[in-house]
Amino acid sequence: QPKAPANESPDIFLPAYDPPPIAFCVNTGGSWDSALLNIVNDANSDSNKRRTFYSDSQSMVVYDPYPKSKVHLLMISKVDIVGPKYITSEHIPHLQHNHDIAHKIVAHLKTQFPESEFKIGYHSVPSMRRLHLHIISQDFDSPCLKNKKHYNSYNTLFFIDAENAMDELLKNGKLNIDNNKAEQLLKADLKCSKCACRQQNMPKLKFHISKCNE
DNA sequence: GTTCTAGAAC
DNA sequence: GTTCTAGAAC
Repeated sequence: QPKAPANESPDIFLPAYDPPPIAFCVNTGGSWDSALLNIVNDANSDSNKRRTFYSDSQSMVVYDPYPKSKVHLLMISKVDIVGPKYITSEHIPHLQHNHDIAHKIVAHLKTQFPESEFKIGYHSVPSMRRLHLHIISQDFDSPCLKNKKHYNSYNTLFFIDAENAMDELLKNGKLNIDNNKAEQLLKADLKCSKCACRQQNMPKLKFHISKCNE
């Protein structure tokens, strides 16, 4: 009977992707930028249990309450890290754990969504406190995807792929984040993620993507 | 992060 | 006149 290599983590149980109604996802109390903190600090409330996709001692994965694609999960660190700017080399094992779990989740999602491609990564300047990793399909077919900032935050270098984050962290001991550069990236011209053609505005982009994805 | 809406862009 | 963006929110 073959044994798994020692460095390979065991299989984990993952449910079908089945997001709860929006009402379950609305946060109460605190300011909006603390919404993710509220989730990890009250992980066992009924509404938070319902929106949890996966949980372990280091992190929890929840359905994004305003998904920007058909499939969109957030992996929230239980470790007290405000965001990418605050990651240090001390956090490398934690991030490796998260990235490993995220890849397993993507492999699992691909069985339910065989047509979908997925990305795993961080927003370089996130709006909400507490480090969170996006696991998102690449269709951008969602009524919650409304403006240029939404789209560009996943389709420019504002989005830091997990692998790239880890490479930079191993090399430099931190992520180099330029707030001004990040702000400019969000204002960049709209380009289709599939064919790279330019689109004049969001309605036109969304229409184009719906055709380009077929 | 979202909602709302004034006024820019068409 | 209508569509669309972008800034305030106490």
